[in-house]
Amino acid sequence: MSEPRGRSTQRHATATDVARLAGVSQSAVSRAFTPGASIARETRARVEDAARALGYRPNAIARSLTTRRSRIIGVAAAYLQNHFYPDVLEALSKGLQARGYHLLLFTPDAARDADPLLQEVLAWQVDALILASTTLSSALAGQCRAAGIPVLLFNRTSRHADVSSVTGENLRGGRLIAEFLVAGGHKRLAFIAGIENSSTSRDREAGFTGWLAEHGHAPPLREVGLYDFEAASAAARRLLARSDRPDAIFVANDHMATAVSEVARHEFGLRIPRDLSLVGFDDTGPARWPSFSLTSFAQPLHPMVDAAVAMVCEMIEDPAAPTRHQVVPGELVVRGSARIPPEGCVSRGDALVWRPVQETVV
Amino acid sequence: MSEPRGRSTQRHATATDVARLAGVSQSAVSRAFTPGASIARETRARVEDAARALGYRPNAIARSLTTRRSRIIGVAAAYLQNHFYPDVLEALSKGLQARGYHLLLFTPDAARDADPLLQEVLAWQVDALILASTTLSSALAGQCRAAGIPVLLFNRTSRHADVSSVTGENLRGGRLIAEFLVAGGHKRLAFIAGIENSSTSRDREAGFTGWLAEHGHAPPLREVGLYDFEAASAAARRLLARSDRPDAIFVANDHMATAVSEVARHEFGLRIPRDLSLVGFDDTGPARWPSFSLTSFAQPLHPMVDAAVAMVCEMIEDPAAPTRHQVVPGELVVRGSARIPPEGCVSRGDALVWRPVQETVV
DNA sequence: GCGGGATTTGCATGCGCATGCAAGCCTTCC
DNA sequence: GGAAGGCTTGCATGCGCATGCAAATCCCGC
Repeated sequence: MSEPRGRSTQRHATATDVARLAGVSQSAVSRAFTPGASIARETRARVEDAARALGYRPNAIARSLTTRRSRIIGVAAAYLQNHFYPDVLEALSKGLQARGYHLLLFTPDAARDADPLLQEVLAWQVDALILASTTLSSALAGQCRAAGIPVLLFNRTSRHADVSSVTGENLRGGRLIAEFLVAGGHKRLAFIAGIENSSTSRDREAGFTGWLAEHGHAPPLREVGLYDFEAASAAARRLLARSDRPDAIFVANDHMATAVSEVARHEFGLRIPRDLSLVGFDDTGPARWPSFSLTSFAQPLHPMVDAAVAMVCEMIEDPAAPTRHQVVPGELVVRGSARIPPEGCVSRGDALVWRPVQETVV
Repeated sequence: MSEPRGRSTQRHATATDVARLAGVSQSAVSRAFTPGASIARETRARVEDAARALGYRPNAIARSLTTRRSRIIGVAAAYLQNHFYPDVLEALSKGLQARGYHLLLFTPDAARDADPLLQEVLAWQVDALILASTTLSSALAGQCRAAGIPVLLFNRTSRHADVSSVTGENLRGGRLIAEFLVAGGHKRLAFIAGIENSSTSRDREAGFTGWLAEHGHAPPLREVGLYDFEAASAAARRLLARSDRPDAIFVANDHMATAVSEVARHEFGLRIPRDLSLVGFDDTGPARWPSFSLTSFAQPLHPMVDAAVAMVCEMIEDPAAPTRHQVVPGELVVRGSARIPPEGCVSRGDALVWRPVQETVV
């Protein structure tokens, strides 16, 4: 190879080495690598040559120490089994990479408390924290605020603390789904919740049951699926084994909805949507495949991620900015997993969506 | 809240602040947070009290600067749509978190060159680099070696450079699948490749076609699916539209195999496995769901990740260690997507696996 | 009661870089 | 020709922590 050096840890070249070779001061080297710094064109070229010759790259750690900005953003993501989150992660990573940030990933155990892990991430002086599928303890929120670290909840909100968030239209989605299922003539509705104390599940449920109550319908049956494939399967079994089996189930996300679909068809021999209507939430991954063809309220990935990236960057610029709760609009994408009401669906682009007559803004 | 401080960037407490409050030197504070350092029990307690009072946490960036170990591991992962990788990512993250490392994630564009991004990650003085779905340019491999940074390829190997790797049994898997399909009486085989220059796809194909050739069978039809859902769908359409439609397809991974399954059943109205047998690779995610019930060569996630974690840690300990190519054994899990040969399958645990009579070790 | 070893502590320094400041240089204009 | 002003440059310093070394303290046995 072209690297005939000694066997192991070759000391990395430092700015001082480059300076020596280029015949300039270390400051000049620093300036050569700092966009906008005051340096003559010719000097910069000389430094760049020397840097290339030595294979020099500025040490991001040392730089962070002096600039006090790490350009690292801590991201917590759990439930990567749910296809929504890998997509989010990839989009977030690309969006932030494009702006010169990198992601320090951590994956809290669903079971265990995330706080100790978060602490480790804070030790890295992250410029911001994005929590994609974890709730934030109010203690930690306080710490972050005290330390001036912006925190953004993605697809979650927190009632404890005053923390910014980006979410889809959970409440409205739940309402629309109720309306849609009732319009489809279903009589025995059921809801499968995600994790009880997650804001997404609560809001979706609140929208769903709220609309039903307001319109004089019986409250739906209810089971808990914990946003987990197996748990959702079990929840489906309980529901479908009942003598008063529901004729429509709203499942709090698509990941669980696929599980329910599998159980309904392959264990109970039901036909969808003839025997059972199914509606999910997220409109992501396998839900779109023909095998599932899931009717689902869409959480538009890229708008949500773009919003998150923009908000995080703003918050880093101005840590004193007020908290914001951005809600990214979505729509109920109608496919084949639920009976389609005789009217009320309109085609938008290549998809069919549920278009309520007139809804009150929530 | 309990943090009545001023509005924004509260300067973080430093070791010196803690030292002052605790009435000791800054070194003592440092030692209190360094496991194994020489410090009296009582002093440590005093420091810890002061630290707690000030909300002090050692600054990981400053620590890294002096220790020259960042305890950060760069991880490149693309193709997160393929369910295998989120699972890998989560397991890797947990495994390394448990050992005190954190992951700096970066997501190279499949299209674009990963090198510039890798450079940025190297600037972070990562202790090691794990490439989960990206190939490494030999230039970069040289740089890493020169810098003494261990590199581990996960589910890839590289012919260019002498870089350690962890993979499944790609070659053997391909051979077993050939044998399995032939034993099932199939006559017109096809292979759908992933990305042409990825070692996984090449090895799987080499095993497949190698076995066929050795046993006097015609070479399979061949299409390319680029490890992409849409591209694999298109490849399937091309294959299935032929007048000499294949009666069995080996698809280079499960992600693509689900696409093929969808196309075959929902666009061509084929019944699986009666009209078409399908075998995938990875044994992950939706492949196991009843809707797909994919026969697939398993790449055991946790053994692979555990091996990767162990290898990375070793390499960090001893950068001069020789490169290793660890191959984690798997097995062909037999489900319903391919015709089952009259004999040769044995049940292992709750699964059925293909048990070749006697194979030569490859 | 005292010396010697073990333990604990503080001092000083450096990790690699960014940056305020002042000195140096060149251009320009009267 | 000289001075003012703009552009570059180097010097010195500090970011927050770890650590070698020497000083200080403690404990123990004789």
